Amino acid sequence: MFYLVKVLIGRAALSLDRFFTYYSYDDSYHLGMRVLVPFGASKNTMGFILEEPERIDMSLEEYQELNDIKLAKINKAVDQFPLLDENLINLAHKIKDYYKSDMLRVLNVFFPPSLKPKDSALSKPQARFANFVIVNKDVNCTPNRTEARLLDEINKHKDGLRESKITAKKTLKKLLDSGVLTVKQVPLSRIPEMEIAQLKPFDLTDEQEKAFAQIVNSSSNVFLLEGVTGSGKTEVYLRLAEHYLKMNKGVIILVPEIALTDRMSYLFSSYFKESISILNSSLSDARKYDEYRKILFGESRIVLGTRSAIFAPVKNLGLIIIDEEHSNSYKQDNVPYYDAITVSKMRSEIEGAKVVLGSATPRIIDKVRAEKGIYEPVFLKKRYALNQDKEIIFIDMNNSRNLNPEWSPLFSIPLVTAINENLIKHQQTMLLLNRRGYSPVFKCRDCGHIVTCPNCNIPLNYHKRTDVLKCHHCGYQVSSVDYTCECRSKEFLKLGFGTERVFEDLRFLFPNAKIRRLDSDVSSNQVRHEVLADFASGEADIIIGTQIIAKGHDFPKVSLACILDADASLMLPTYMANEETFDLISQFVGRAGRAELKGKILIQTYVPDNKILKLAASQNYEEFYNLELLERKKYQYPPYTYLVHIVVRGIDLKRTEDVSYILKNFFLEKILDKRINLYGPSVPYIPHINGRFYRQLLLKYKSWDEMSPILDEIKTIRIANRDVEILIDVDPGSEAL
DNA sequence: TAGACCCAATCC
DNA sequence: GATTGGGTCTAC
Repeated sequence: MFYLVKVLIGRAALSLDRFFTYYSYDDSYHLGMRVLVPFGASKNTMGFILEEPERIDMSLEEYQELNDIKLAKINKAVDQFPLLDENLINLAHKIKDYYKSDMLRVLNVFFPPSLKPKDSALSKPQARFANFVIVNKDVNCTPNRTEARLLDEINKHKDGLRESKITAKKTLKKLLDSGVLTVKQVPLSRIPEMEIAQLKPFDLTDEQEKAFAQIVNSSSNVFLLEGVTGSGKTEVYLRLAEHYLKMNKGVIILVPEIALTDRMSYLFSSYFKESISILNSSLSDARKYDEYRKILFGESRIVLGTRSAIFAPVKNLGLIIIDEEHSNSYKQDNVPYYDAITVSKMRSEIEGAKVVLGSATPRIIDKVRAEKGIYEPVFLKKRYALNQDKEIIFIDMNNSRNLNPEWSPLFSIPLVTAINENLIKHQQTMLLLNRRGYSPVFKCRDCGHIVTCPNCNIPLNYHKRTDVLKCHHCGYQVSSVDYTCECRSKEFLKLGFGTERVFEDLRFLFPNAKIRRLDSDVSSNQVRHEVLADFASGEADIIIGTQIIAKGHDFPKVSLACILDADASLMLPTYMANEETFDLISQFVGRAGRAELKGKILIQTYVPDNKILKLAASQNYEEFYNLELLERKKYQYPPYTYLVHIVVRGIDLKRTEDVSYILKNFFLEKILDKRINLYGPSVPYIPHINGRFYRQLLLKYKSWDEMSPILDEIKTIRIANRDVEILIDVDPGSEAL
């Protein structure tokens, strides 16, 4: 008798995307565990058990002879407990099937770094243990004076006293030997103790109460909670979470950005006594591991995090909340290219959890689904927290009367006047410029050469504070101090404007104002937090930032919001450019005039008559939605057709091009009688990143049942062309196109 | 002629 | 992905 154990090998290779079968004489191996197995020439390779081992009632020799195979023995388990249950393994299979990824890369996004199924994960932080001494209540003894003192001391601590803290070693040893005391290994947590805020009761408005009741009583599983800004979606989230926690179920809450986890966790911890696990990429590996462990063992039932928190191993999942569901950050832009909203629906199918997608301006595709009845629509239409009295002014940047040639071209006269007036009134101003760095172009003064990235061949951005030239695509950077042009010149012109430069100009124009800057170059989480806190408290007068400042934050003292270059995202080469622009601008506009102050919005643009900008500025989602749907229909974009973006990437340009044509011919043959259109291959916006050449193809399809099997067949092409990567991005986000 | 280098094949 | 083994190249 023995067990057949199927193992997924922890090495990312196409030919290994299947099970390898090992044997074991004992039944200590189970589904969801990591194991070490001999594989090829290496004798301890990490692998994963994704199916419950099968018991075989014959001898191993008999079995091997019968099936003409030779099996190797499993070495040992890495964990004593399974990391995944059947539900999560089913989820992994669904993701693999839909996003056409290999299993290993799917599992990679499920785990914190220390638990990823690869050998190197073993050297990453694991649990830290310490010995704690506890009193054995059922052992009788008559302690002497020193012994009694020690016992008292230990009894003061609910979970025992740390062995290393005990100085009376002799007494300790005696009591341990007599069995009065025992040593217990306890995992130490690296999660900082959260300040428990005062628990607040919360009252819902009638409308919020109705929305809550609709969701819990409905037989549907997916809801689109469409609530205008200020209608109080968060109160509904809290009430829902409370409801499912009371039913002894777990809750996952997703937010678009790390910066928003703090705010949301503060909110949740002020309503719920129990511990909340935070998951986002800014945490240390050790902290991620501890949080994961806490969730896995059911010690925390509320998980709050960014995109990948959707994979948290929450027990008995009852509710998934996705806040600001229109945010593009829910789509991962590398393998396996998953969309957390799609994944949440898969989890819901498997585990029966309710999914609540919340937004004031839902993604077009989700609004359509709600209208079709695929999601159940829930509305919050009343604003109760906001003063919506706003004045919106478009500034035509073509008009020279608006400009002062002595200032930078991003500062129009009306803008500077408005900021000055606001400073005098001691009210706060926000400025949005979606471009970080000092200047996006660094140009030789003598020969006119523009300094470009050696890997990507796109202009390098100049960053003044650190004095480096940075590639915003591959991360390449060089010091600009000793940079010499090919023509031997050391003189460069800094063209164009990023947030860093605007910050400098602001200091020049408003020398007495307190100005802060926030973008992803503001390195540490700590500093970002400080900048936000500084501004929220009214300490700073002006904040300049990228889209980070547009999302979700509540700054009650802001009365002026300015968009320096509103057209920037309209020009992006993606069918979602309008949607992205609308989201960014309408979100940002919502930042001004949130409390008792009247809001003023300035929008600097070269296309002041642009409809998208107008609708975004007036936060007219309904009209934008209808207008955009017409566009999408006209050009056959989602939701009228669906997209698959295929990226071909290789070191060798010729081979990359060749493979892109192999794919073209493959598709042309396959799609003949199907409702599928092929575009490309084409040269992408940035054709060369980090030393690799890129080509792309786009497929538009009507039926996934027609599309899916064709994509599955690409595996053969991948295997035959291993020197070139073929990346399949199903439902690509705006970043990809 | 040893060792450096590259490529294809294989892994239970 | 890691390792191996065989073939070819190359420097002394």
